[in-house]
Amino acid sequence: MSIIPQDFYFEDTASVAKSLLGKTLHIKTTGKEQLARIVEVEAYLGIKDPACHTFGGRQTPRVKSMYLSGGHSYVYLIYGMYNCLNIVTRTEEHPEAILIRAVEPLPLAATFNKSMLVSNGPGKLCRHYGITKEHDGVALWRKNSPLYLSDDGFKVPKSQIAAKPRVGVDYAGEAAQWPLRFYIADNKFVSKK
DNA sequence: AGTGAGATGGCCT
DNA sequence: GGCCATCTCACTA
Repeated sequence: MSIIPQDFYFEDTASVAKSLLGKTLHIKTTGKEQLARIVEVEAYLGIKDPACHTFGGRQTPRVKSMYLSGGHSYVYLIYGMYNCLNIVTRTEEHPEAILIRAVEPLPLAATFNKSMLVSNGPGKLCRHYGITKEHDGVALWRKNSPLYLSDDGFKVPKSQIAAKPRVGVDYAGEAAQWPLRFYIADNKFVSKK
């Protein structure tokens, strides 16, 4: 179980997104530390991506964290009631990020039942783990942060990584078709569609 | 199974 | 004022 260093997040965003699959998220928002494996993500490619909050270089209060260096969190409120957790990538000049769409709670139970589906969606996982704007702009490579990531050696074969269009970005024109949603094929905790 | 609408509020034009 | 990187429940059949 090794913590993921900040420079992991400096590479190109789609590559980092794929590499994040299988990594472990540590959540200490509610006192006790909880673990979850990342199983679904989406890449948002900054200034040139019409689906991204920083499209065209927008610099608004909400997206301030996206202009931090890679490895920080970006948490925002959507639809007035759900928070979404992102991981910022690259540098201050490239405000790009990766949305965490679904995680698998750890340790994995021996038998599966549907009541375990508390984190199969970006809003659901934040609600379940108590992730809010309070956790916006956090350093995800530091063990004393309320959120951080580690690698426990879990491997996801390339052949098991699905790449599909992103969810809920139909307004983005052609970019809505870009295959920037990545997930572990056949994983039970991936969000619907 | 599949569709549709409501909740609910910050953010942006 | 309109739009959301969503989720859930009610309704149809």
